[in-house]
Amino acid sequence: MPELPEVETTVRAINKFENSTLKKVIIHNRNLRWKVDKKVTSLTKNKLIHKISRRAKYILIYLDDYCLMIHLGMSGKLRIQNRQDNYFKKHDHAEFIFEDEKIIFNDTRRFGSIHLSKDPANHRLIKDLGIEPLSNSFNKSYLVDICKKSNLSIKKLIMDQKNIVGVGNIYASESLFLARINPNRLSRDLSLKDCENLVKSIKKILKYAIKKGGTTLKDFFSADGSEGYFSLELNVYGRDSMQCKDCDNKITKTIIGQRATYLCSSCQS
DNA sequence: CTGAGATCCTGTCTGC
DNA sequence: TGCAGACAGGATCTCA
Repeated sequence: MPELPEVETTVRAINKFENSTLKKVIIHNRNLRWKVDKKVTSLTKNKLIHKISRRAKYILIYLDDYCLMIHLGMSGKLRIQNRQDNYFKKHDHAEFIFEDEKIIFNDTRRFGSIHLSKDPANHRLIKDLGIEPLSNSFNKSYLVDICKKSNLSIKKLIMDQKNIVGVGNIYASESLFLARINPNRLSRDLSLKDCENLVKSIKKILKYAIKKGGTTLKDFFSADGSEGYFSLELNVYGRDSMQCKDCDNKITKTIIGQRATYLCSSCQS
């Protein structure tokens, strides 16, 4: 589920806990992508939350001294629940308890993770990440530059978090469709115009998805914990053998870097 | 250094 | 209906 727009939407949903006191954190299952450090429980008791933000696909919750880092992995999600509502779902691994409410971390596949860091920007999982796609530094000249240096297909390149963060498998296919670029092409073979189009497409699709995420926010975090879903108007992803929305051709599915990749071979060259 | 492939985990869907 | 196998929105690690 979580690519940049979903993480951003999640951050906006829990933003209301800024300036609230985190009473305590309870870890039910420490065996996530990395074993959750026991300090996550001991060092976060009764701490004021100063800020909640996002870096790449990490949710950053700044406390007095430390920062809680949460990655949702493949299947992770946060939901807000009344503190006294003591129902649980399968794969609820952690609870962040506040005065009246609590945030629950649920992750079926346990590819997500929870860390504590004094200096998240220099945390080993964050320090080498690439630039934010919605920032001004992600522009045509930046993309041209990294494209020239790489031997990867353009899809792999934009999904590599060392280059650009936040673009996952869905938005990679979708933005390449919008830019009319075949995902199999080597990044070094892209023209300047291709790069310009791709930058615009990535920004456009991410912004649009965030906007859509916002509209389903209420649903996603409804009090009964029902898991709404982010509605996306996908052009190619998951539309194998269906008709392209722009031409008469059929969408095809291929595998790039072990990941499903969807394209219209007629629109994208 | 780069890039390809295996790997962590659970649930769901497809086909025999 | 049962069961094996493929596959799923991520990203690190190992190895050539």
